[in-house]
Amino acid sequence: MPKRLTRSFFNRSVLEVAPDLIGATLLFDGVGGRLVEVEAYHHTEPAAHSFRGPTARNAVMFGPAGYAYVYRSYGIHWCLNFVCEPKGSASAVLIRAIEPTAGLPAMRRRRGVADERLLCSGPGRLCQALRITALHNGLALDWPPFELFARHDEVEIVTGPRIGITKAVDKPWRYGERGSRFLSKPFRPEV
DNA sequence: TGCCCGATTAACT
DNA sequence: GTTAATCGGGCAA
Repeated sequence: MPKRLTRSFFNRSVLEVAPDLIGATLLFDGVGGRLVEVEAYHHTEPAAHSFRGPTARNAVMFGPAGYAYVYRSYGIHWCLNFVCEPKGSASAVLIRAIEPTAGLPAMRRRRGVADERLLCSGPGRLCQALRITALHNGLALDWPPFELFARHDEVEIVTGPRIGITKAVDKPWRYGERGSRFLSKPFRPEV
């Protein structure tokens, strides 16, 4: 039986939690799969929503670790984050891509596409496939409808610059599973 | 109040 | 390769 991730798992540096999430399993109402791509956001750098202090939108980031922070992106999409570090650090991991393993018919119905590589490969796409919205902002990650299980196999992790940001672009805080077909974008091959 | 722009996606050329 | 869709946060005035 796979090991469930507890809140203490998230109560560490966001730079430790992010790579440990690669290969873990995320289910939401029984729909989901294997995490293959995440990004770390730390409150001390300007790319993080929490950089300028607490607001109504980012309040969950300033709470304890182990909760979901969901926000609207570009006025259209939803993005899912896991809050990390001791309360007040306001750091989180953005979930960017999942390899679908459970509930594929529901995902196809919600996304309107058949190709399984297009179901959850991107932060907005996976929220649409799992039907995650602002209603779920602030929910605990160790309690239904969320279910999280630690990886039980070895994974090769690659890192690179984060996607879609204009500030702190030098930080290589994007993590992915090497060779996965389900990444939102390829990682630049290492030299 | 008004303006700019974003942790994106899909549909274009 | 480019661009529209769409809306709330953040900041200037």
